[in-house]
Amino acid sequence: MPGKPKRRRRSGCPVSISLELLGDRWSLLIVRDLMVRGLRTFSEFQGAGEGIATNILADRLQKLEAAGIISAEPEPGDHRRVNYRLTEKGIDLAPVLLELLIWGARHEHTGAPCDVILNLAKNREHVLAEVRRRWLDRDPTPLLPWFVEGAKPTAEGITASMRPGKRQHQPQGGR
Amino acid sequence: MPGKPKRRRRSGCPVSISLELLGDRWSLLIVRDLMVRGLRTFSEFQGAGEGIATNILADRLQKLEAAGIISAEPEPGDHRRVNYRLTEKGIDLAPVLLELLIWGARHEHTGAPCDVILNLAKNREHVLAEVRRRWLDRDPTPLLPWFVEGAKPTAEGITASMRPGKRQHQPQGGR
DNA sequence: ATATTAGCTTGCATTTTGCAAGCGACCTTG
DNA sequence: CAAGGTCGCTTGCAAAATGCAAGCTAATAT
Repeated sequence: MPGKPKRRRRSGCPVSISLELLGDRWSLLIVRDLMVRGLRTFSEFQGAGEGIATNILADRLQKLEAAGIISAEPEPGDHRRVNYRLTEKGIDLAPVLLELLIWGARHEHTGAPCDVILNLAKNREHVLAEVRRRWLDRDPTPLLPWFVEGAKPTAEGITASMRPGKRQHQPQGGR
Repeated sequence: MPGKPKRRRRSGCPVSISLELLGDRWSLLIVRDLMVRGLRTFSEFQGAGEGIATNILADRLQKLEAAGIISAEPEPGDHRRVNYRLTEKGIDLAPVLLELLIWGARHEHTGAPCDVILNLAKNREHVLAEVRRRWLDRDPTPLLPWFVEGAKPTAEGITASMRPGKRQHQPQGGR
């Protein structure tokens, strides 16, 4: 049940429409942070990551909410904070992000170790199931390591959570 | 073998790096046109589609080529024409586009009929195999219908090429 | 030779982005 | 309860990207 059309669309092609919502350099990064890094608040997005400007961040959060991809509600105990969360529509972006991740890791120099990516690519279904499970459970433990350039070649977060065990937390921490 | 870094990257995260290359409203549309619509030349991109401006189109083609996602070579018989083609790196974007397509069709009002999308989502592997086969064979027949807003609810292009015909590889193959 | 086509480039107005600073509501501390 | 810090934004302004129309060059068609 999509909202009302804000401006005229370029075409009826679903790819084009998706790109009108998400086709910029920041929106999907915010979704990623919500999805696999357990970030929730404005200042977390701002600080931990690629250094988005606050006005852009505010704008993107607004647009993502307007598009029904995220929801915003004030933290119960502390009314300064706003907790952002993916909607179902938002969590459904997991396959898109996963494929972008795999593609980038395969074809560019990234901070992601090869074995991690191979595991991801081999276990897509399982990874996606884990992402969704964490979303349902509101489990904020980071699923993926931070992939800093020059990270260790060993997998931490992923392989663990991909192994068909039950649930494991990966105290990735640190930024 | 990625090229030399043009500007400093925001982070080592593969998603972020992918978005630096593809995170705009046009790049992936060009890739889509090459991948499933059989378009090859500048004027085809310009005319058939969402109405990209010529300067932007020229710029994107240049950047996509610089990124190794497409290649350009003059048409043998007619030296005015330039034939663009996806590289292997480019065709590897198929899963990204497919997931974007499925997501958009599922969550927005698009011109894509539901049954077509269901088929796509159910037969991801087969669709991807077909995309790759067409790329290998340089088969320019459009794989998908145009998805104009208000299109007929029946599938044309897809279902035909998705029906288990002769050869289906499961393009598991590594690299 | 002339006209047409294809693939750009250029100039310029509009929009989006990035950066730094500021601001008000809310908490915490003394 | 006043001072100060935190949080989530706005605002102002410069820089970059985008969109639009026109033009320009080389290659082909007539």
